[in-house]
Amino acid sequence: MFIELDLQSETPIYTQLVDQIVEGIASGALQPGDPLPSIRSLAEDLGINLHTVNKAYNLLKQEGLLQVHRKTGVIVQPGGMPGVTEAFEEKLRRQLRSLAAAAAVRGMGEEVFAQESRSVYRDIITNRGGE
Amino acid sequence: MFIELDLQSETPIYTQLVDQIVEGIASGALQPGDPLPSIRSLAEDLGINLHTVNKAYNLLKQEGLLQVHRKTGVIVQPGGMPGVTEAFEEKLRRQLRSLAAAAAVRGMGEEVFAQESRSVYRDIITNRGGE
DNA sequence: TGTTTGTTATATTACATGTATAACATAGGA
DNA sequence: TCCTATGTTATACATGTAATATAACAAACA
Repeated sequence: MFIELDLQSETPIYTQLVDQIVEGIASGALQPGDPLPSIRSLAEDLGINLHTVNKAYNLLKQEGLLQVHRKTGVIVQPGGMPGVTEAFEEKLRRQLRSLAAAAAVRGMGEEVFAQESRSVYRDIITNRGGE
Repeated sequence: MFIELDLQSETPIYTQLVDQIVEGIASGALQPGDPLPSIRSLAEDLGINLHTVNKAYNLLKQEGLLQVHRKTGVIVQPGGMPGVTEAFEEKLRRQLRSLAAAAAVRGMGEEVFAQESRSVYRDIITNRGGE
């Protein structure tokens, strides 16, 4: 896992961490059972505070993507990922809604928007950076 | 325009305002040149502060979706919408990326994700609530 | 025993959000 | 002309979030 932070970004650091770990799992770069750096070591590597990493790990733990134990350290959820719940569907649609409206207003058509979504999805799965 | 706020939501009020006005324009409920309520009257109608409405209007003004003048009051941009700029494309892809990764991790496939995007887009255009 | 681990607590700084007033200049109507 | 409504700007305050800085604790391990 290569994590790159943009400290100038308006996106919170812990959110950037969450996003990149999720992408890592989605792409297969992180496999179920794979270990992640300890809270302290990752914080030190990235030059950020322990609590910021802890917050990101805990969010992912609550979502069922990570296991955080004293014994095992931090590992990618080995026993199968959460799945598409009703709550997740709702959240996904709510966020897509905002993006779709902004796109539509600027004249981006339905097909282009759907194709854009498909393209971004494929970029993640095929492990590419996206640029 | 019917604007409904959820004051309990974690989404900031001014963001909810921006989203719903953008959706209104995208759906055609708000046509170019259409007037919007004055800052003060909308704030009073919604039971929120003047500055919160002002912030939303100003964001939309900066994006080129609204015109805010002393003379005309607040109106939907009459002279054509902004269009899909490079900056907008980047921002769109960055946000789609986060959603696509979360969907992929939960086992939602590429086709389903693209179809979901298409469906949400269509809901907005056809003016439906989305439920 | 000493080190590393996750965990928890406290404090501080900076910023975002939302509200509360207040004032100003300008445009329009009575 | 006077009054009102408009957008605009300024200040202040309360609250919450983000991030950092220390510190301490219990559990696991070499």
